[in-house]
Order: sequence, then structure tokens, then C-alpha cells
Amino acid sequence: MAKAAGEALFDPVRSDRTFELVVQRIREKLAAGELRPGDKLPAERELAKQLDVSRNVVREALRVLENAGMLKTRKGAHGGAFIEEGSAAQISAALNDLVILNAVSLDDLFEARVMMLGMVLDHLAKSGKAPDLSALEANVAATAEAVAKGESARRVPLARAFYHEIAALTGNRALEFTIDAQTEMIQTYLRRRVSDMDGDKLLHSRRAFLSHLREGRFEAAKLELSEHLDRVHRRLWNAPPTP
Amino acid sequence: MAKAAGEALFDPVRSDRTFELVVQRIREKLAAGELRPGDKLPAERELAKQLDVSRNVVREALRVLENAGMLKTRKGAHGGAFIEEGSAAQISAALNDLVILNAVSLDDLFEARVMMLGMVLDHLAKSGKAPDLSALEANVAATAEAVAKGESARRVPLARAFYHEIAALTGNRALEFTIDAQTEMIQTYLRRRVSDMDGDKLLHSRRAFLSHLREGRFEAAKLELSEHLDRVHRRLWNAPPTP
DNA sequence: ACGGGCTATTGGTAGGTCCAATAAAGACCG
DNA sequence: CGGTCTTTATTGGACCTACCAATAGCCCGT
Repeated sequence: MAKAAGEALFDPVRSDRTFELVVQRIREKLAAGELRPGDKLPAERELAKQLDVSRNVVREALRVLENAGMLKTRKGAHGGAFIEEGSAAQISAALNDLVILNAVSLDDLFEARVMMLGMVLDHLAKSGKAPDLSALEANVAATAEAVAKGESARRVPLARAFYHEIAALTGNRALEFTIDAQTEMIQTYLRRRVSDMDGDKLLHSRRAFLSHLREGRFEAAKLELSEHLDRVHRRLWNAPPTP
Repeated sequence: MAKAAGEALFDPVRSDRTFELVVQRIREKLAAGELRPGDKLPAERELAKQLDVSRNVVREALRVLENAGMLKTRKGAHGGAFIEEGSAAQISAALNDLVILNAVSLDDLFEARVMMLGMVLDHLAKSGKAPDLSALEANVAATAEAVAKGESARRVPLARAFYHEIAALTGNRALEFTIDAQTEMIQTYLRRRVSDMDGDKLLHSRRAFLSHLREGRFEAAKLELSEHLDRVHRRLWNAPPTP
């Protein structure tokens, strides 16, 4: 079949830059399962020799993959480039850049997150099955302990985990990662303020939410959650972002 | 206040690698609005001189920013590194990597997208306002034309735009970008098959969806959309991914 | 007025040097 | 024998110089 109008008849002989070809090669190995998380890539010098490119090219390729969260490098003997597991950090970094470029506002991000968490609850309501709340229960218990002991620093990761566990109730990893990314992103802008919040008020909200879930009152849970997040949102408004 | 137990008393004097410091500097300029989309960074050699680092370090920093979608570089005279606008490409690349790393499945991604599109319609229903459907109308009209003329290649970007416009109905850019990313991601795996689909069946679904929206039947629209996507999903199943 | 080649600028690649970190092996001492 | 210190090989990080390749704009000749 002939090419559609507007498309070039000839593709460039060499469009990609060398380091992009190297990135592609390594991505292929990953996609094919030849490289698995934890594995170590050959040393930079060795890789350069094998691929017959300069070490510089290899380094730029590794930098790209590292930035994409697929690698981490360690210096020293027995150091090297090691394959990482996937994490939400990649998406949250992308979201962060969109905020930096003024392509999306923090308000939109916040609203989107509330909507998606509500969506998770709707999904649970529709599925009919009683969700496994043990992880959330444990999280709230740990939060209660942190509040009681005044360990405000511990509350930040616990808050992140709380929303993570809500997303995890769907069993959909794509949603997990997306919501995690939003949470991570917003927490970086709230950082210190999270732990400033009144611990008792927080716990009250968490427990009300949980009891709604236990009893299958998904709409009430949704309302409790969105009201809590609204309160947090107002705190964000008072504190201009500090990236 | 004293540091919590387990935290180091002194931070390392220099923890970050040089190119990361350069990345940080440029990000700061972007966040501060000193660099705006379309602007050109100094030449690599010049930037290296100003920052007092080697050109190599500058290149690695530019590579990271380029990979994050914030820059594009052009060769030749009056070439250089130019600030880009934000796009969903950054998020879809992250999603793609998560699929490559087997952290999320295509099925999950597909389901998440259906859920989010449904969420958009729920949101519209709740808002009470009649959405502006002109963009969607135009899109379906263009699709009809492409189908009539047999220009199957044109249908792929039109399909992407269709879902984009649905997301845009919320006016929430974070949702737009997230849903765009999912669409882009899934289209890369479906690529050729999209245009194989029966054009008349596609148009019928699109028009039914639109008429539901026009009349405010959001639940019916949601059902029509999810059924259409289910059909597409089944096509995906028959075609193993080719990344 | 127009087409074609020249040239300065700029990114891309190469391949070398040196430095810093680090884990493992070996030397040393109690 | 056991623990500690030192050495050493390996590896990533930074730097440098040189050269190649693309390209926009200028200049020249027709």
C-alpha cells in the first residue's frame, strides 16, 4: 500500500543519535526479560567496547535510563549499573516537571487526586466484594501510635502509605502507581506542613473513613475522604509552593 | 530541635553528582520562570564555561532534561537546546517503562483508562452544567470523513484526540495529561490495529456516545464508551505486544 | 532576482587522563 | 586464631582535546 499523503517517502538513513540506539538496545533486553531487576550491566568501559561506541555515548545512555528510573549506578569496586524495579517516582517526576513548566496547576493535580480516590471507592462499591482492609487498619494503628508518641516525622510516609493502600484495594497496579505519583508529588509541596496538622483531627477522620468502609458505606467514606483532603488543600493554599 | 535517632548529624559536603547540580540549576530557572518554552539555552561550550564544568557534564545534564521532555536539541548553526512545552509524552514514557519492567500489565492500564474515562463522565453528570461538545462533534465529523475517504492512517490521531477531548471536558489539565498518556501508551501497542477496525461500527459507537452526551444521559454514554473500549481490548488480546 | 556554494556556529562522537569511592583480598598484630 | 588495618584492583565521575556532521545565513556569480 502506498504511503498516505503528507508522509515522507523516504525515512532518514540515520535519524537516531548513537546514545539513543544504545538506550533502545538496553530497553529491548529489559523488555525481553534478558535483564531483570537486580541484574548488573557490564562496566561502562566494557559496554563501550562491546557496542563499539565511545564511553561517552554509553554514559549518556545510562544517564537517560537512570533518569527514567530503570537503573541506579554505584561507584567503586563491584559497582556498576543495576536494574531497578518500577516505581511511581518516574510518573511523579513527570508530573513535577509539568507543574514546573506551568502546564498543570497544583490545584488541578489536587482535584484529580480527589476524583481518582473517589473513583476507587466507586469501583469498590460496584464490585460488591468486601475489600480487605487489614493494611489500612494497620496503617491507621501505626498513625495513632505516631501521633501518641509525637513522632511527627513518621506521619508523612504513613500518610503516603494510607493513600497507596486505598489505591491498592482495586488490585490495579496502574492506578496504584498513578495515585502514588500524585500523592508523592503533592507531599513534596506540603512536606513539612503534613506533620503540623492536628493529629487528633487526622485520626478522627481516618477512623471515620475506615468504619464507613467496614460497613460498606462507600459514599460516606468518599465524603469523609474528600472533606479531609479539602482541609489539607486549604493548608496548601496558605503555603505557597517551595519546589 | 535535635535530629531524630538514626539520622546523620552531618550531611555530606557534596552528595550530588555534578551533572545533577546542573540539572537542578536549570530546573530552578524554569520554575522561576526565567526560562520559558521556546527559549534557547546557551551553547554547550558556553554553558560549560559559565558553570565552570566540563562540556561532558553539561551534555549529561541536557540529556536528562531532554529525556524528561523539557528540552529538545537541534544541531547546526543556530541550533541548541530549546525549552519545550509540557506534554503527556513524559508520563506515557514513564508508563511504558513500568510495563517494560513488568511492574504493571497492559490489562491494568487498559482497565484504569476505562475507569478514568468513566470518572470524567460521572464528574460531568455531577457538575450539572451542559458540557461544550463542539470539539467532540468536530472530531467525529473528521473521523466520518476519514472513514468515508478510506484514510485509515488519519484515524489514529483522531482517536487519540477523541479521548483527549473527553478528558478536556473536565477542564482539569492533570486529568488531561494522565488520560492522554494512557491513550498514547495503549496506541503504541495497538498502532496498526486501530485502523483495521470496522469504520462503520466505530462511527456508530461514536455517534451514539455523542447523542447520549447531548441529551445528558451520562450513564448511557459511559456504557457505550466502555463497551466500545471492551471491543478494542479484545483486539489487543489477539495481538501480543510489540514494543 | 535567484540559485548555489561557502562558512561560522553548534551539537555529536571519539578516546584518552586522572580522580574518588569501594569491596575484597591480603598483611599485620594482639 | 580472630579481629583490624592496609593494600589493591575495579569501577563510575569528571575533564580535556580533537574531529565530524549538520545547518542557517551570508556572499557571490549569473
